[in-house]
Amino acid sequence: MSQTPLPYRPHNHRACVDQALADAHRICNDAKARLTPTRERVLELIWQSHKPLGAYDLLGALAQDGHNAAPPTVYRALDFLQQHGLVHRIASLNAFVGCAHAGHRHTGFFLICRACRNVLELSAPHVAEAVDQAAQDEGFAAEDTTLEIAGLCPACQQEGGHE
Amino acid sequence: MSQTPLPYRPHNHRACVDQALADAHRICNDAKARLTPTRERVLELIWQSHKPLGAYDLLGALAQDGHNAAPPTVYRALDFLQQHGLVHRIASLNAFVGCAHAGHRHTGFFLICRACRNVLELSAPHVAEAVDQAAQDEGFAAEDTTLEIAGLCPACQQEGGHE
DNA sequence: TCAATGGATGAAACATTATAACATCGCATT
DNA sequence: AATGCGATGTTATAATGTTTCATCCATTGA
Repeated sequence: MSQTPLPYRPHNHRACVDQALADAHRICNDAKARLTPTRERVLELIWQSHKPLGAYDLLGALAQDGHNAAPPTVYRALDFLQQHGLVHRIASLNAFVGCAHAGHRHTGFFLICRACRNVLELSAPHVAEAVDQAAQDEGFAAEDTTLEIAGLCPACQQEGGHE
Repeated sequence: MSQTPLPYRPHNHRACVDQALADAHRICNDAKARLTPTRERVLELIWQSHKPLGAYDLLGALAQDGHNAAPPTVYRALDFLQQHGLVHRIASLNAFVGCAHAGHRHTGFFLICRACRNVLELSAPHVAEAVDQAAQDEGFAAEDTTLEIAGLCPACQQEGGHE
């Protein structure tokens, strides 16, 4: 059984993209939602790396495709992809990243390297539990959790040591 | 010993403001930092309620004071207040809220009611521990944690039940 | 086949949030 | 008074996100 590839470590990234696109097709098909060319292209662009992309980065990339899109085009595609759990928005960066666990019910939990900017998405159920419990203790009905940790990934910690 | 007032429940809010301003004076004094009139006024405005305020809300409020300030004025005051742990930025709202535990080392952890928009800041050390542990398990050096839970506060859950 | 429907996209304008760059002020120390 | 320096003023602009209305196009049902 293969391990989840770590963003900051060399891996066959083509496989990440292929997997993401295949998942997207399956998920949209199951949900009777339309993964149109624009939506698929935006998803593919997001998956070009494990670094979050801003909406205007995507807009620029579409422009390079020859697709002269306006902001709503990108935001609409992103809304769709988020609704179907294919991408996540990183609130602390105003940027978007591919969902590493598409199709699984989960609360996104992100480790964001401030040096290389790669993002690792964890599932960490016990963290989710601790958070939910803390909310419940206050009588609060949690609906949506934003959990983003900025810091240094293992690779960039070593880099830092050589400075 | 008095309890921490809950944002969504009636309380003598004047006391919250007074406490926040007194803490701010003490903290800035200890740090040899200058709590100038603009900075103090921004802090006071933020504490007018437990609802986060946007930078441009603050700008408008300053304008009503007769202070014709430009955006950098507000952002600079907010930067200062954040650096001294007197306010927090809520990334998911692009807005700012007074710090409920000024002077104590802590990781902000916010319960945000989507109905009344009040925000309760928790300390929840065991959550912070679970998060740090999860990061460490990945070899990640956590520096800054953003943890924001959107949902319904106890008061607004009851409201909702009557709909 | 054809019109109706409704989701998806195009396009223009605008709203909101945040920063850059440079000038000036005012106070504390000399 | 001269200097140094943090704080503020001012103008412009960048970056991010939304509203609105028109148009397209695939499917459906007559």
